[in-house]
Formats: sequence, structure tokens, C-alpha cells
Amino acid sequence: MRIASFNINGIKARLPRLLEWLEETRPTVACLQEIKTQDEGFPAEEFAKIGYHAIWHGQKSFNGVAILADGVAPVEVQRGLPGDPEDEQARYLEADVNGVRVVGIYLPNGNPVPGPKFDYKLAWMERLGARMAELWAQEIPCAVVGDFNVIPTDADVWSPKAMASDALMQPESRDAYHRLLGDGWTDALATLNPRGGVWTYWDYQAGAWQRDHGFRIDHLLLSPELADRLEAAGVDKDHRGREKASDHAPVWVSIRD
DNA sequence: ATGACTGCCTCTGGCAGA
Repeated sequence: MRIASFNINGIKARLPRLLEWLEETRPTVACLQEIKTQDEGFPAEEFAKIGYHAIWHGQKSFNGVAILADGVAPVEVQRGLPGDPEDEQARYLEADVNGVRVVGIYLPNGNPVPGPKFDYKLAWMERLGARMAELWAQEIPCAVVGDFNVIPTDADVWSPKAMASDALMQPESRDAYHRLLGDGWTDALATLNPRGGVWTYWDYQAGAWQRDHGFRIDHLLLSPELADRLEAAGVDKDHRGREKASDHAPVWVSIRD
């Protein structure tokens, strides 16, 4: 099976590109971030027409996540990240698909630093760590995928200097990311590309795409039960270069049956 | 170089993104 993640930056503006990507690459499961619509605006019937079942957690204007599965309905396990009843942002959705627990996340950006948004990001990462510890203890095949908004190392960004003050690569963000990995979750893209230099995001501004000024913030983390079956992982980079593209490219991991 | 672009809902400009 192939599990993919794609920050689409608005499902209404991106729908033709998204349907095109699904039909061309046909992932078994696709986790989407930044759908930027309320639940009632989610175009479930468009996905049904091409054979995908979906669950989604929407929010007006911002955030919003969804899980699509090819020919089978995802069985929802958890909606919203546990640990803070006050948190109403739609950034977390968890489901079972074909015996695999799939967790789709849209981790807070955290800019500017310092400030309440950065504090929220770090607190969110603590809560995610607590949930991942529970999943770990279940010893199930599990993939935590999505837009983590963390550049893990200097090898994951075109210019560490240019991004030095950004929330995505603060030492606190990186420490929190490496605590999430602990000593057991496998960062699939990093494992298969140990020298770095793999980007998943290119800014719309300043010709970042044309200059290849990107970085890696979309990640696919595998529990040991899934990491043992890791076959390949990649970035659908060409989709970033198309008309009306998202600023993120899709990422995916291939798992042996 | 406080720049550069895009999507959203609309107080059609301000916010958020990364």
C-alpha cells in the first residue's frame, strides 16, 4: 500500500489539481491538510466519483484535515488532538484503513518567534508526543503523516541562514521533533535520503520554485511494525510546478503487504 | 530589501501561511 500526505492549501482552489494527482498516482490512503473549508463545504462526492471514500475535519477559512482511502471507508478513531479541551483548531484526524492506523496532522506554524503562536506550536507538539506514546504502546502498524512545520536539520533547507529566525527551524522546534521520533519512529524520507537535500515546500514568493529554494517540512513517520515493511518513499515534485499548484508537493511512502 | 505570492471571506483589505 502507499500512504501519501499533501498540504493542498485550500480544497476549493485546488480541487482540479487534487483530483488529477489522485488519478495519476492513485495512493491507497491520502492525508490532506489545509482544506480551509467548513465541514459542509467538503466535496466528498467529487472524490466518490473517482473511487475515494473520505472523512474530514473542517474549519472556516483556516486549517482543516481529511483522510481519503481508495475503495474503502476509513474508520475514524480520533478527531482533534487530545489534551486541551479549549483547542478548537482542526489539525488532527486518525483512522484505521486496511489494518493500518493512519494519523493525519497539520502542526501549527508557530511564527512569529517568540509569541503566543510559537508557544501554541510547542504545546501542540507536547500533546502530539503524548498521543504518539499511546499509539506506540499499542504496537500496531501506524503512520503519523502530514505537515509538521518543522525543518529537522540544516540539510533539510536550501539556506539555514535565510531561515534562521523562522519558527520552523528554531532549536525548540527541532528538539520537540526529535523527541517525537524518540528512538523508535522512522522518518521515512530522511531514512531513505540520509544526505538530505529533499524539499517538500517551495514558497510562492521571490521565485523560490524556479530557484529551488525549498525545504522539507512534510513528514511520514512509521511505527516499527510499519518501518519493517518500508519499501520506498518520495516526493511528487512535478506537481509543485503545475498551474495553480499548492506551495507544498505531495509526499508518499510505499509499504510491503 | 520592512520586498516579492496565494487563498479565504469579505469590513474587496486584513489575516494567515512558512
